[in-house]
Amino acid sequence: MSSVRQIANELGISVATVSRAMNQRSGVSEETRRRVLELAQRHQYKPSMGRKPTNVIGLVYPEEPVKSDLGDFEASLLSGILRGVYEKKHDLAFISAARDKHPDETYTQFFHRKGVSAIIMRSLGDTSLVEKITAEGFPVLLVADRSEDPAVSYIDSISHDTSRKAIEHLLSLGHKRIGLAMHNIVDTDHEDREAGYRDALRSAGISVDDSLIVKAEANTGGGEIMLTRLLEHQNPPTAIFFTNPMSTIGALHKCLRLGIKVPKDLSIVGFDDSVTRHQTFPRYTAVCQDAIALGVEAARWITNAAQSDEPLPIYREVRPTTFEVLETSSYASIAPVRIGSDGELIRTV
Amino acid sequence: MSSVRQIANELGISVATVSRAMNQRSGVSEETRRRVLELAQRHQYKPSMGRKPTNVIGLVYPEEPVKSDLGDFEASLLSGILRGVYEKKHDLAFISAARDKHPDETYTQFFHRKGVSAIIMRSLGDTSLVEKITAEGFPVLLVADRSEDPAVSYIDSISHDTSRKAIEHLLSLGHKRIGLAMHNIVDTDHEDREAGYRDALRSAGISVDDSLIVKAEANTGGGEIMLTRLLEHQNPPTAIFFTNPMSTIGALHKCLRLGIKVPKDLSIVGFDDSVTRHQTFPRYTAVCQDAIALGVEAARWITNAAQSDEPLPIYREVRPTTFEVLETSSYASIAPVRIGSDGELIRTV
DNA sequence: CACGATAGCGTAACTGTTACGATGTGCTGG
DNA sequence: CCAGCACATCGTAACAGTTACGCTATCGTG
Repeated sequence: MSSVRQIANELGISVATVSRAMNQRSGVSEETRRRVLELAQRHQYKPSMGRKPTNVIGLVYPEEPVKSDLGDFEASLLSGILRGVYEKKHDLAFISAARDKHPDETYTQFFHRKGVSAIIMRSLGDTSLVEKITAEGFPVLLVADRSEDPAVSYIDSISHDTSRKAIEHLLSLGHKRIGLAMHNIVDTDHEDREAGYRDALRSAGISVDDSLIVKAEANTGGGEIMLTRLLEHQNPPTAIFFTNPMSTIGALHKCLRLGIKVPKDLSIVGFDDSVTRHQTFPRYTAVCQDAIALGVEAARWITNAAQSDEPLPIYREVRPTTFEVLETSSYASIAPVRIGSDGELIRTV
Repeated sequence: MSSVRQIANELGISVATVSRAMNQRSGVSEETRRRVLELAQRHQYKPSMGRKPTNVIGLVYPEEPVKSDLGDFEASLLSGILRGVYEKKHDLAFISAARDKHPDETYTQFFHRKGVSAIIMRSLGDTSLVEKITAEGFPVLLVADRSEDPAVSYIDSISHDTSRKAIEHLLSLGHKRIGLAMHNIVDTDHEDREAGYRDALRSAGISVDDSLIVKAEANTGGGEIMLTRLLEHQNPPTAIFFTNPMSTIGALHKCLRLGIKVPKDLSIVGFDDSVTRHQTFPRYTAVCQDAIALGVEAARWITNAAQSDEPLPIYREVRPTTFEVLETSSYASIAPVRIGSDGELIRTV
């Protein structure tokens, strides 16, 4: 309905200028570029490249394209997305939002320029970008996070109830002092888990001791640090809930190294995105989300959204997590261990 | 140099028919389609879509797009590839070679149709596909494998010398019977490691006992199986070399479970693609390759190849691996452990 | 034999991009 | 003050590939 020539006519300029403005090429004044992009936005302009429709879904990370290494969750999620996308005969392209988007062009224009017809968006804590893109009307699905904005479609796991169940499981085993070891970057997932933790304690009539809540990076080093910090407490916990797989691994590792028997001396409940909980010693009790399934579902919806002509209704799916008891949770120790000032193990009596 | 209209003229047909034949659309006879595709191949036809050059690199897996889950190696490799590709202002798209390639079209035409200007190829054992694509003249780089075909460009890690060094390390600690636990899918990497193993033993005057070489899947389950099988041997090894990170983890896990002290009862040398060796208990001695760096280098070369007009010279880089001694290798046990017929631990005397 | 359905193909109109030239503006040296 | 040059900005026209529509031939079927 809107073509380069139509925009050119309407503005009284040539198609060449319009094309140059669209593609961030030189040879066009800032003034005309702004007018072109503005009108293109009003017309919901969408390049149709000959006529051929493109079948590519974009996968967008907000800031840094990828950090030093894809974590377990990202890898599993990606694996699921790929499966879902292939199933629908689409392809997947990584798009770096921060890298080469021109300030004047809208996100819609940017994605069209990149040749993707819809995107899956990963928000690492900050959902403002996905809200902006949604407002433009470009098909986008937020995955593994939620947004307050009622226009944003998302698919997420909810770990509130399951986290609560995990804490109740520990309470039923006699634990009174339960530590919480979290990621220092706050997204709705981690808020969920903290809320579940607090709710379970409150319902059991136990007041939350904030000195038992620690935060660090979501990797093995962070797990070790958090375990150490909690066990250096004068009145240490007899159980700890780690809200991230990598920190769970780090903590288990540290326990083996220090000679802390899990679960005899200390109970641990972790978090798992795939099957990591079966690959440690001991196999750890965990709140589990299926990152692969999350990716598959996300891909299925976004491919439908990409193919459909009119925008799909808002989609919001919150998938349940599961709680699996394995070998790291048992009765509360009557002689809790703690770590002394020079790193040695102390068994309180 | 060659356009749709030129091909149409040469064959005495219309451009519409040529376009239809190229894009696997209906309305053209098999006969003419074959003639069009054949001529396009002879002319090295390359669609230029307006004029705009595309800046997308394809990442191609041969058969199954991705298995159930990306392994540690794939995730690290991908992470590196993304970094390198972004650095060169390109994007990355996943392409499924098996899915929707028409039998008659060449791979070159297929990739052009997908809008990628060059590809990075992952061969899971079978290099015939990359050889075919190379023969067509399409820019392709094989990553993490090698090919006999002298025309194929590749980047790989070589683990022969380092594997040999690992075995020599074990020999120097007094080990005489050393097991080898391999992946059951044979690629050049695993051949490398086996060759290093054999060479080290031969040089030390020890004949290779084929009953000490076992194979299984490259996951934690496979590691457990291989460990069990080797320790059920009447004359069990005192050390084992695992050629894959996941199977190393599985074996370490199994040892903890069975009560086998590593390295006191059994020495283990593993393999690592990233930093996994630091995330186990004990931290394992390993032959290490840097999968991220491999990906970065691969992406740098292929982006250059994609931008250049004439084909680049054959590129072959073989990156060294490193050997890092951590905590799972020590002197040979004088009382080797083995597993009895009903799964119990036996300490030979 | 008339009729309809279908496969195969061409014409022409459409999409977006870019090489080349035209125009204007500002600056510089004489 | 003016010729001349450099540069920015933009239009013309030719190019790229795709597809809606219509034509023709063939095949079946009543």
